[in-house]
Amino acid sequence: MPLSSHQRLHLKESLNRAGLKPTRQREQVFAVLLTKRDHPTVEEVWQRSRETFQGISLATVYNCLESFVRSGVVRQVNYEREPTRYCPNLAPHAHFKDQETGKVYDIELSSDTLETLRQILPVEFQPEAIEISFHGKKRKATGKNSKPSRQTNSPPSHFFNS
Amino acid sequence: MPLSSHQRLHLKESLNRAGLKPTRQREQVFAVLLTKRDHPTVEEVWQRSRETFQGISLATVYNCLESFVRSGVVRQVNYEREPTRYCPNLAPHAHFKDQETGKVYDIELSSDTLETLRQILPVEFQPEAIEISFHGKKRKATGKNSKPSRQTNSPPSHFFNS
DNA sequence: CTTGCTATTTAGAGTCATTCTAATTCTTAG
DNA sequence: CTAAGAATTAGAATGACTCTAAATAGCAAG
Repeated sequence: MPLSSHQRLHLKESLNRAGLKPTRQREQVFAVLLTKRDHPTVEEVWQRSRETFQGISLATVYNCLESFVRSGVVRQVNYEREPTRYCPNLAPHAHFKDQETGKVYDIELSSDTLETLRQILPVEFQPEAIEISFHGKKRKATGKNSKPSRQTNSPPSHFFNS
Repeated sequence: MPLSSHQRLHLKESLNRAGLKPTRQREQVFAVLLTKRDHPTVEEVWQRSRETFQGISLATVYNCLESFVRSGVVRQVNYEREPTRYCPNLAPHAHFKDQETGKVYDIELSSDTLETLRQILPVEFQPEAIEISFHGKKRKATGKNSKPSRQTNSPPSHFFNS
């Protein structure tokens, strides 16, 4: 899916703010990220980009993604030492990785939760970023009760041991 | 510093529970982790281990650390794709990385905070582990006011953009 | 204590995500 | 349009692990 003119402008301005130029490759790679927001790895972005940009190189995909991170239009997501994933969702959010499928989901974070977390730091620590990653199992959504009928069982004993 | 007999026993039991055996190498590497709890990398653990265990191999240090993680006596800590660090603090805690020195600090996590975080997940997500990492600047502790005279300035605008 | 069976250790080769290099090709200010 | 700095590219290089296969050590049974 090609970029809308609004998206193209947004990308151009963000890049310019960082002293970078919009190019065909950057627009294509950005379009790939916006089209399917499933936290793709660099290889995956490369495969997808080549479908409509014959001949784009892997090095360029690395470069594009890095320039997006520098421009602030994209976030990196790391799980352990697996290949880095990229995500165009800039709203504060945590990640949940399903250990069965390997899929990564965005979890909304309220500013309240953020503030709670900020409070646990002793005063001498001045945070500039925070990363919150869960991993575990994801059940199929039951469809009906999407209303959070929160269950109250306690966390498994190994909840925090990794 | 060699292991106390209590520590040696604890290690042995944890290893046995995972079907692993205590060895000279494992005791040495474990002692290194307990002696200086500064989240060393594998290379650092190797250097320190060689001071008292002449000839221990890097592969063995990798193996030992992995067996500790499997036994549940040690946690891995990852920042981006930097070398993995190891930490013998098993109490639930977050990490803070000082971007100026590269040092990693443990941040206490109350079970309240943990529960708050657990609550942000929709019901279909069943967490087994969570990781919370801050990074930013650490000021020198002022020494006097260690009582948390919490400052109330708002987070920097880029608080969550990485 | 000795034996025998695994588990562990080891050096070195292999893997793989990422970064670097140097040559070519774009972008764009003027 | 044109030059100067950016960006792209293929391929080499890096570095943190991970594997392999041979030697060694732990330990339960006798």
